[in-house]
Amino acid sequence: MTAVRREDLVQEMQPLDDLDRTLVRLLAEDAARSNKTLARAAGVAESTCLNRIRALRRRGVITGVRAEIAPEQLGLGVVAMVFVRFHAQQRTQFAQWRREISALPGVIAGYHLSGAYDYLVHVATESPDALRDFVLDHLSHRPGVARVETSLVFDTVRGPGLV
Amino acid sequence: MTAVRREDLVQEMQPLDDLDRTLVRLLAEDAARSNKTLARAAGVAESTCLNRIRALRRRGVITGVRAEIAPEQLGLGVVAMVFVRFHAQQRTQFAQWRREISALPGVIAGYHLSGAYDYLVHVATESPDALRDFVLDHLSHRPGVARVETSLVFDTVRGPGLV
DNA sequence: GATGAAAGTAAGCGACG
DNA sequence: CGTCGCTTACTTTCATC
Repeated sequence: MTAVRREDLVQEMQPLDDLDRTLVRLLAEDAARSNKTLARAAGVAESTCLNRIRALRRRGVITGVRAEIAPEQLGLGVVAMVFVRFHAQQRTQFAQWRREISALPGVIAGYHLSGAYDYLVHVATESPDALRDFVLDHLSHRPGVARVETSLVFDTVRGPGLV
Repeated sequence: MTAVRREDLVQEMQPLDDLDRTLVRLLAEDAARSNKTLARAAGVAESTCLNRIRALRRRGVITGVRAEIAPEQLGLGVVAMVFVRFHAQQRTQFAQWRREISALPGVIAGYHLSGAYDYLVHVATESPDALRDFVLDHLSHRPGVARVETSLVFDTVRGPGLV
């Protein structure tokens, strides 16, 4: 069994025109604005705006719309990056790892990396104790894990970018 | 001059009740649904739903709504994590660093960390060449930077979590 | 493809239970 | 909090260019 990757599902990459790019940029900044407001900001008719956005979703350019939550306001005031080094890892094992990590409570994201560490887990917990438990219970003693290193996140800033 | 941090602006942390938590979870998954749909999913009246969501915004629990974009569909197919170690860094310098990093093109997020590296920059570029240029032009030769290490991101998965 | 106007829905608000 | 009723505003469709 092979993991289904996003690239396989997505249409061939038609280039985006200026309007597409404008809409993407506006929506990446603030997706709460109404279609009407958005259309005015982009200088097109509302119906055009709506059609473009639907197309962007269909083509897989816009993958979702999410509310951004402040973890500390949810009682998850301890945010960390956990670096993981694997023993030689096989593809099938990785697919399972990916699935399991993404389902763990408090996990914000997981990244498969090149370099000194193989995997990075971005996680939010309610306390240092809970962070320790998370690392020990869910990461350290997992088969295939050679080494784990935990860094606290003191401050987060988002770029102009995407995702 | 001191940087204004989000914590300073936010009200005292009133505990969230079950409804608040449900709404936060639903909106973190998909913030594109209408208030009406959301109210039905949460099992409350539309007016209640609307009031709660506004309160969550006011209290700083929901900090924004963003469209999630697939970087490779924007021509930014090379995603990386760049680890940065500082020379002894002063608070004022850090405030400036934070501001500058967050404005660089392609930057998805920046994280101030404890541990072996002081800072982590999550970035998307259009090619390996562009990544090299980004690192050399914007990070390596910046004053205060002692060492930079770059890891490619092979795969990203999002958790059930937040942000 | 884009447009503007018409028909269909939802949001927002106040008063009340 | 939930409901009702109402006004305003937005979304969505469709004929047309």
